[in-house]
Amino acid sequence: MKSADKHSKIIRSATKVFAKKGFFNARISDIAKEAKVADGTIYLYFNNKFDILISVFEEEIGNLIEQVQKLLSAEEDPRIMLEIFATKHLSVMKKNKNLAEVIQIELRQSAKLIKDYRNNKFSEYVNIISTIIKLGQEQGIYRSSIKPGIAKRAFFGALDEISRVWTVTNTTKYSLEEATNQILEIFHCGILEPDASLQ
Amino acid sequence: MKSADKHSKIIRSATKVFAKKGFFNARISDIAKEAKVADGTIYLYFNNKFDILISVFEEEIGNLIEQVQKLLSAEEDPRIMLEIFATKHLSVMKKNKNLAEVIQIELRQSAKLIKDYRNNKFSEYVNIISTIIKLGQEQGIYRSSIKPGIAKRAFFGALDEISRVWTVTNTTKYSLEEATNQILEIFHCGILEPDASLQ
Amino acid sequence: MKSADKHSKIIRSATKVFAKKGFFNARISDIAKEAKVADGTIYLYFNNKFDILISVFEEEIGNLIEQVQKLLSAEEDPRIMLEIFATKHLSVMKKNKNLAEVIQIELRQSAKLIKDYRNNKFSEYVNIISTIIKLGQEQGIYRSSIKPGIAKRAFFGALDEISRVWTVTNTTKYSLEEATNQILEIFHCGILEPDASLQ
Amino acid sequence: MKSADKHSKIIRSATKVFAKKGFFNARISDIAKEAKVADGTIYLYFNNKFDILISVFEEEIGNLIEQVQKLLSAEEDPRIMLEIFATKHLSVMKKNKNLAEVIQIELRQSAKLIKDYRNNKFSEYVNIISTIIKLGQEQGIYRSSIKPGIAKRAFFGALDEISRVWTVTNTTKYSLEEATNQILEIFHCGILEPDASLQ
DNA sequence: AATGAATGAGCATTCATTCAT
DNA sequence: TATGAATGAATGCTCATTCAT
Repeated sequence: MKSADKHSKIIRSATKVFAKKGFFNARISDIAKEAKVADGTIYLYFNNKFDILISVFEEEIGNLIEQVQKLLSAEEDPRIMLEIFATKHLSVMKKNKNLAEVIQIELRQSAKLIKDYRNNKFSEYVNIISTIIKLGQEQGIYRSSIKPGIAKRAFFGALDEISRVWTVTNTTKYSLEEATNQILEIFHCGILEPDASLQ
Repeated sequence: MKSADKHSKIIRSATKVFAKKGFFNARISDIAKEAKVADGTIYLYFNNKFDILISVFEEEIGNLIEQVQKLLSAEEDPRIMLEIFATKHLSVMKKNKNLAEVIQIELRQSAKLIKDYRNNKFSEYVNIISTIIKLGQEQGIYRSSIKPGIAKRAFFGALDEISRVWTVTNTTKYSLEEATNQILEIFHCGILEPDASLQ
Repeated sequence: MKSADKHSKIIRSATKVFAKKGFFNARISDIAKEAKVADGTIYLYFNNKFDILISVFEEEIGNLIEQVQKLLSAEEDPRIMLEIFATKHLSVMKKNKNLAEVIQIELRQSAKLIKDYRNNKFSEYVNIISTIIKLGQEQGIYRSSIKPGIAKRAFFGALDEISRVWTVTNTTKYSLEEATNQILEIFHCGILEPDASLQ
Repeated sequence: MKSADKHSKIIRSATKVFAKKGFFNARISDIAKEAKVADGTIYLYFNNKFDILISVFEEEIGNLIEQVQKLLSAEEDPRIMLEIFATKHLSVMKKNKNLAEVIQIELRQSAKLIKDYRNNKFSEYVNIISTIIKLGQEQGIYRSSIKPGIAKRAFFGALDEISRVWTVTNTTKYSLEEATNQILEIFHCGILEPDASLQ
């Protein structure tokens, strides 16, 4: 019986190794050693190195989607939902640096690495944002002139770039709350000084 | 001068090849063939494969900075400057897909690829945004509560994610102008409906 | 007995798999699947992969020897005995392509594959030919100038090459009878035109 | 300039190594070491391991054909031509044991090893025999009832089996001349005692 | 006896880099 | 300067064999 245990143990080890070395510099033997199994055992659970990477995406992002959806299900106000999304995303990326690196770096190459791999889980995740924005538009809270398809990318891109710097520099110039608040302030209110009478 | 010619010819060829295949799948012989020189000739101009990648970054982003700075030098209104930056960035990324891919994908890995490589040119480029925001704050146009260091990442991240989708999907669901306008509307005015009396 | 059953079931499966893929490309798991047993079960009956191959030889050629000897036992005329041998050999090789391939191809490598393996059963089989020839010489039917040791190889080599082409090409340009008759005509009468007055 | 020298040096080394270990047990590094080149150098001259084997066949059998054709070109009597063929074949196989083994063993597997490889050179070589037989039939020397297509296989098979035993046993029970004479006697005159009045 | 998950040694092939010309 | 043939270290993956159950 191939155990589900071992499967996810390998996934977790692979996430760690991919994060540390990057997909191309990661060796199957590194992952095997990290997971404390033999090299060959990896191939009882995965077809090849690419398959491991895809599985990492699917499983880790799948978990993330599940968690976020659960948090959002209790909420109705899109402003708070957006806050929840931002807080959850940034906190997970801050806590799980390995996952953060894999998403920020390896996921980006995945299309080039793996022919015909359409990253559906990832799309699903980002689409949570546009769903929230559409909801806000229906409720009259968000401007109807905003295109959810563009805004979702802008919002995700902003979060992604913030968290990317955390993984790269290892320094935390700004706290999690500060970053979340700033992003929400920008997206909700813009950066223009509302009262200022400009020249 | 002959030498400088060949140097930049190799850089251009490398940009093309890295964009098409990614750094790891790019072969020195691919670059050499593209540049119409012998494999060994590459090593008269660069120390190794990593060195070529770094040079691609430095040269291509250096050009970009130069162009953007030139456009901005005639302008004083930070709102228009931000528009110029967004328009220039997106139009270059749309026109020069090779450069776009290299910046979006390979640049991200560079820290992992190359020990001790701090991407100064790239920081310099993104810092143009925070400089504009600070200028706006000094002029009382932008809120003082906005942290330029966070806002620059949010703004760049938004642009980057928009242009990333262009390179990945090869489809242009939204036009350049539309994307630029939406990004500016979001960053300047936010996404909240200002007049709506919310429950 | 259960055990013997499974033993020969594995032998038969191995013959099939070796014929189809060749010894080196045959996988233990292929043989196990064909025999409908677990991989590990194979090792309860055989020491290793080579041992399976040797057993295939011994068992299959053993059967062949038994059958041929039985057919020959009723006969006394060496000319008819040679005909029986040729007919039997070619018909078995034609019917049982798996066995044919294993004998023609894998058996040839066996000496190189398996140190110290002397293929006694095979020698025994080919020696049937020389025994018939000696008998013919004793009876004055065959020339005494013919060396049985050489003639047996010539006769077997001729049959082997004929049947080899059947397995390789899958076409039957010549029928079984035609081939048998020609071989016997050549060996018995030679290819010279007896009456022709040559220049 | 990739030298033709190195190409044939690798061919010769490969012949040696394939003969000694067999195709599957031969390592690329064995061939490289034998040829005194680096492993990678092999791949400047050949596409893969199979390609080396095919090249060995083509080159070595090509040489053989050339030599045999040259010897035969001066001759018109098919009986002598057949003798020349037999003598040449057996003497080459006796002298060049490596080539002999490769032809007798590896060539046999080639169809199974290499998809779509039709061994044209080998066919060409064996067809020399049928050409001689047809010539003899036209001259009225050989029986018209003999099918050259079958006789060529019988003749080649006989020679092949004789020489195979030389390579396997390393003993020379029969001399080259004796073997040649016996084969020719069998094929020309058959093995029947012509004068004997049989019961 | 039977199973099949786990093992880990083993190898073809690639490709960045060198260096004789 | 320029070439490109030669190098050889490095690694994903396979599969015969083992052994706990």
